[in-house]
Amino acid sequence: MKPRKKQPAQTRQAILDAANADFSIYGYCGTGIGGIVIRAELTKGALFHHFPDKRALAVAWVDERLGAGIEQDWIAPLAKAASLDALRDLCRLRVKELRADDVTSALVAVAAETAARDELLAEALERVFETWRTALAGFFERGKAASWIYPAIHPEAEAVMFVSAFAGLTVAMKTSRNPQARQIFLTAFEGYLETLRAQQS
Amino acid sequence: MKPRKKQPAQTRQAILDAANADFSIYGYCGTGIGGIVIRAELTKGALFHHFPDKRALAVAWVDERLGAGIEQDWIAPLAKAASLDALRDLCRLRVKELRADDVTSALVAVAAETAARDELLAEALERVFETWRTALAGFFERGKAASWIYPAIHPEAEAVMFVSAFAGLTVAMKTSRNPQARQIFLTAFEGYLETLRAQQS
DNA sequence: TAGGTTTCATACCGCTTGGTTGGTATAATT
DNA sequence: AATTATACCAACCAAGCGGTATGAAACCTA
Repeated sequence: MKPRKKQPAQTRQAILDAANADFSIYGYCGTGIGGIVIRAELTKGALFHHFPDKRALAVAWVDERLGAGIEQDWIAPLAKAASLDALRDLCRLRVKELRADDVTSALVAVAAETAARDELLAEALERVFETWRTALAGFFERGKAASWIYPAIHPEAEAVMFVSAFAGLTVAMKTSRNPQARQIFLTAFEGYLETLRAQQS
Repeated sequence: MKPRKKQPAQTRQAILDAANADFSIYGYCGTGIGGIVIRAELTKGALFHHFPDKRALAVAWVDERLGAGIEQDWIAPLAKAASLDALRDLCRLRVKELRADDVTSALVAVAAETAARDELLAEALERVFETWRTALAGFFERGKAASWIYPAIHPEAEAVMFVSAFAGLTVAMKTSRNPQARQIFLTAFEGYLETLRAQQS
């Protein structure tokens, strides 16, 4: 059997690639179908063949790209991390690599923009947030068991707090015109992380 | 001097009222001029007489409404607060009253959406964030001096952390479909606040 | 009360938006 | 080999967008 000129899945991925670039930077409303198909070097016909409408494309993007991004950026590293220092190093890396089109930043930005009015999108975004929180809660749980996390913390609540804080950090850092913002925000966040450390006795 | 039928400032305020409602819920891109003038029961002629373009309207909204809202919701109460319990009560109130069109929520949502590409808007938003942080830093400073805040904290850094955390909280809470989300997020946040408390000796 | 300015409404403009239509080339099926 | 289904393109569409041009009341000044 001769190979196709193009696997249909390839086109779909190309659309999601282009959508990822635009949604991440310009948000849901700020992104146009026209821009996506130009970036993907395709046409609207192709796009609407793979996705019924813009919203469905956005949901697919959240599920497949944002979900995978959080998995790669947070969940996989967390699974390997076995100390508070490892979490701190991960946070440093994530802050260091934080860009306008970063997955974490995109997740927060689109959530802030659409959650209030688009139920489907909100549910998809919530799934991503939830996996992120679950991974963190597991990490904190392990830390409690191994005594490198302050024993009085509640893993689920702390995961909620961590995600909120980091999400807010990405937003607040974006508005800041201060070139040292990155360091300032990171320092503030590391101060919070230290409150999770098990006391040396 | 007989009063006018309408004070010109009244119309301006009516436009800002309508803009506030739409920007808060739908964000910058998601809000149309047409919707604003309908809500304000006015016309585009009136709007473009008072504001040169949509961006200028948004900047005025950030400066005059979001700024005033943060002043009223956070800065004024913080000025009167003289204990960590007072801050905790304020946070409880803010979380309790958190709605889709809340000022804090709107500030975060528009910041997340536009900060990356609109310099003017980002600067206006940053001014609001900065006043919020400054008020918090002052509060922490006072708490250190009066010994009801953990003495080792750095007020400015802690203000950064607090604002980030609360901002992220408003976003993450919006996506959550859990009816208990409000309580869960509040509990998590209160856990953080307790880390700021001066140790009883 | 005349003249000029401010404040708005009406009507319109070009452009972009999300989405559709009809058709075609290719692949899978029979 | 004929037929059907898939994958895609080019052209098009109504609606909505941000913004403008024009004009008319209402107001202030003299």
